[in-house]
Amino acid sequence: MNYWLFKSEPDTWSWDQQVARGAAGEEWHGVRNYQARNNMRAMKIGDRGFYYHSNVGKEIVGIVEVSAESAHDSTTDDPRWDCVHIRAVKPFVTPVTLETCKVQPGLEKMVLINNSRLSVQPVSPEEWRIICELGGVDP
DNA sequence: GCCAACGTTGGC
DNA sequence: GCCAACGTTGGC
Repeated sequence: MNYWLFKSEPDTWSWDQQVARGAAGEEWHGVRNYQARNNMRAMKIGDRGFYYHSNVGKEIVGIVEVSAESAHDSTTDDPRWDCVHIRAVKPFVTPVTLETCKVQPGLEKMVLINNSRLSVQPVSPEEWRIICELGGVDP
């Protein structure tokens, strides 16, 4: 099992909208960045990820799960781009802000902090544990 | 709204 | 294959 982080601007697609999709999940379309795409290609069904609200909120608000492995992105004809499907698993009791992550020991190497522009990124098991604890949920 | 950081595009 | 120009992301 690997861990990831998915970014979305809540004005475009929010956690609540993701939750509304239920167990069926939602195609994580729109990624046009090779690194982010490659991360999605490395995902397996059942892998977990954090759901981060960029721009508005700037906080991790919940946990999602990969519900379909990477396949062609239906929003483009360009064969280069594909994406996974994800579904909401559970919300954080306490959202974990970017600000908190920046000062939290153990999170110094987080991609979220060091490469703020990558929209789909890996999370280490240790980072996963720390952030779940801060969020008030079981890892 | 600004702008730094970064990725992509395309001319040469 | 280099690199200047341009576009986008996302924190502030």
